Formats: sequence, structure tokens, C-alpha cells
Amino acid sequence: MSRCENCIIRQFNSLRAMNKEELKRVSDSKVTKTVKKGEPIFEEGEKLNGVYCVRNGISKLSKLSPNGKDQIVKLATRGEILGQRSVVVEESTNLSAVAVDDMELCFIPKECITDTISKNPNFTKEMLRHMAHELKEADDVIVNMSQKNVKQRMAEAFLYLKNNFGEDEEGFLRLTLSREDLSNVVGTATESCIRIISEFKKKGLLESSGKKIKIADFKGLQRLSESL
Amino acid sequence: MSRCENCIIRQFNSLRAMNKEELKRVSDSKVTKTVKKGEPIFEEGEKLNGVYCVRNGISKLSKLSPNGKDQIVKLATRGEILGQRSVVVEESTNLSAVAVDDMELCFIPKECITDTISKNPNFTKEMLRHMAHELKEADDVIVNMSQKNVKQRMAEAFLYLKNNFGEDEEGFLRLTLSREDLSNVVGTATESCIRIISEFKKKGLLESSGKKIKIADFKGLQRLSESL
DNA sequence: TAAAAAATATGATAAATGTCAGTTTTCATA
DNA sequence: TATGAAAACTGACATTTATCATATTTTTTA
Repeated sequence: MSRCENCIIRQFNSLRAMNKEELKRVSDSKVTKTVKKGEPIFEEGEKLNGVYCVRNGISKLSKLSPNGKDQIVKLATRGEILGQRSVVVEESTNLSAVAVDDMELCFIPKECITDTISKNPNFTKEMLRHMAHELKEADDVIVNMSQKNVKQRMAEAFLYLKNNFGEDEEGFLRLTLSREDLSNVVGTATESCIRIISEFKKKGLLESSGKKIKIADFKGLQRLSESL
Repeated sequence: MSRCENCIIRQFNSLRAMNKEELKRVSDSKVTKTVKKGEPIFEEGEKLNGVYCVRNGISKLSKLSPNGKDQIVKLATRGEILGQRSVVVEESTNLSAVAVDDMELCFIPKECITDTISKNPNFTKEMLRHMAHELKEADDVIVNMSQKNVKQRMAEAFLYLKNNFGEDEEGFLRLTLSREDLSNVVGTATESCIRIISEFKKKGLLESSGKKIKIADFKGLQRLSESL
């Protein structure tokens, strides 16, 4: 099994602030898991005994609203750590995590994290920074959700998918979400989501081939997402 | 001037994790400010040289959306600290803060905070906890904003006002927001906000006297905010 | 206190979005 | 490769919400 000490992914998250000893402990106690597309990693309300470090694949973090719909709050990719928040405050998760792709994850027992928080101020500082960053992003999402209309949010979602998950050699978005998942990111009905995609294609903002979607007019989407 | 060491307000925020020395330093370098209703404390995009601890009054934290409307992301009251996030990550604020009431604040230079973060792990841990809590709340707001309709969000807003700012002896909400501010909390047009208040009054969910609003049917508002 | 300005309120209407019902396409797998 | 299920799509329609115009009330200021 590969050792955390040598893991490149660590560079992308707070674990980079751990010292050799702490990393060794993580490495010795971690468990590698694979989760197939569509399967859950954990569910809203569950008590987590640790965090999950994403080695490969993408996970959707969502919360069930009282009306029965799932709102996707965040998409987490390679290097991100799931469940940090609830381990820090020692309460059950407020989000469910489901694999959007086939995934490979490392489960790290919570003691590894909480003990390091108590002993390594640099690690704590790093986590604090990270949390602060996530909070800012959440504020932005709140503003987008409440002040932009569905079309603008859809445009924004495609820009987000490009910026965060990139494009393949031919320019197609690397991450292909189902229309339903996309509508749960944007906070709209699946049918509306589908209609807007057709509209964007007609207007030359998007192109598609099979399930793959390509952004044809980045500036256009940007303009749309920002203006009334 | 009063000393932070004796300040009760400290109990409500991360400053309680400071030791005597650190508190003394804060006390010696803090500056008390008063801000009149409607005046700004800081503006979105500004570089903050410190944080503001709310001694009295209430502040709205908002962000301008590209369409020109202000979205109120949070209402901060006695004991809360404004500007923490941007001091931690050393970037400019993502939010504007404006006094909703006449306010009394203590300005604490950022060095007091950043130095304590470097030296006092307990303080850092406390801030981390706090940030984690705020993040959870932000997630909830995202779900509400995207999955609930305006009427449900209005109901929710009144419950929030009661739970966070309380009622006076006669049962009126302590915090009276203008219809415009309220619409910026809920993320709707002012006219819609007004209409829904009238509707709630007709249905016996709310009562009012002058500018003061009273929750007449708490359970009713709760039911409305949760079901379709 | 009178006048002006701001906040609140209401109606009419348009635009955005959701819902339901049904069709077509895609995909997994027997 | 045939077939059943899931996903994607489309149209018709209902509902929600925003916008604009205007009236009324409240608050501020001269």
C-alpha cells in the first residue's frame, strides 16, 4: 500500500501541514476505499469516525431539503477532504456524500485529525485557512442563488465545471453531470435545466456530442451570468 | 475605558480562549467606535486592519450581486466578531457591514488576532470551531435559498428573527428591519416582501402595531416554511 | 408645522419557472 | 441483439414572482 508520506495529493489539502510523525500515523491507520459511481460515501446525519481524502473521482456533497429535493452544495475532487467540518465540531454531518464517478478514497480516523489539531498549531492554522476559504465560497453561492435567475445560474454552473474540473483534449468538459445532478447544483427543476441547455445550444453558447458538453462561448456565458 | 479582561461579551466569541497576557494586549490596543444606524462599518473589497467586536446593536453583512442588489448574508449581534475571515486569510473582505441599529464596536488590530493564532493553539482551535459552525449555517442558507419559495423563506426569516434577536415584553420582534432589508435577507423584490407580510397578517400568522411585528402563530410559520 | 422625501402598500401585467403528461433516446444487461 | 429501465426531451399549462405605475402613509427636514 502506498504511504501518505509520498502522496502527491496531500499537497492540495491541510495534510501538508502535518509533520513526519503525524503523517506516519495517518499512513498506518488509514484505510483505502473504492466507491462506485452512484454509491454513497456517507449520509446526512451520520456520525463520522473520520474524514475521507479523495484520491480519485468526484463526489457530490448534498443536503436534503424538507420538500424532498437534494441540493448539491459542493463538488469535491482529488485532494479534497470530506467530513472535516463535522470532525472538528464533533457533530454529525450536515451533508451527504455520493460518488459521481468511480472513486478512490482514503479513510482517516478522526483521532488522527483531532490529535493533530491539539498538538500541531500549523496544522490547525492550515485548517482554519481552508475553512475560511470555504466560507467565502459559500457566501458567494448564497448571493448567486438568491440574486440570479435560473438561466444565469446555469451559465455560472458551466463556468464552474470548466474552471474546477477542466476540459479534455477536444474541449469537452471533463465532468459530465446528469441533467438531474446539474439541476440540483443550480437549484431548479430538471425540465427547466434541460430546456435551458437546449436554449444555450441554439444560441451557440454550448455544443454537445453524445453526453459530452463543450463550452462554445465562454465570454458569452460569463456575460450572461453577470448581467440582467 | 472598560477593560476586555472584564468584558462579558467576550464569553460569546473566540476571545474567551485568549490568556491574560493576550487579552491585556487586545485591551491596550483596541479602539471603541460608535456607528449610527445606516452607517457603514466596512465595505466589500476593503482591506481590514483588524476585526470588530460587536458590543451593542446589530449589523447587516451583505454582498452586492452583479445585478445591483444587495444580498444580506448574515445579521451579527452582540458578541459577534466581524471581519475574522478576511483577517485569517489575509485578503480583502467579501462582505460589507452596515449598522442596522446604533452600534457600539471595539476595533481590534489584526496583529492581536494573527499573533494569537500563531501562539495560542486553543484560540486557533476555538476559531476553527466557530468557522466550522458558520460554514454549516451557510450550507443551510444555500439549501433554503435554492429549494424554498419566497413565501417559505419569508416565514423562515421571521422565525430566524425571533430565535436570534428575541421579542420584547409585549411579544414584538426586537429587531425591526425595513421591508427593503427584509427583502434583501430573503432574496426577493421589496414589493413581494410587502405583499407576503400582508398575506401573513391576513392569515393570522403575524400581527403588527406601527413598525413593530409580532409572531402570532409560530407553529403555523414553521409548518409553512417546511412543507410544500 | 409645512413641505419634501422616503417607506409602505396595492393593482395590473409580464416574465420566469414549476408541474404534469407523454415521447423519444440512451444504456445496461439478460 | 432484444428489451426493459432510466435519462433526456418536449409541449401545454399553472403558479410564482418580478416589474412598473401609482397611491398612501410615515418620517425627516427646512
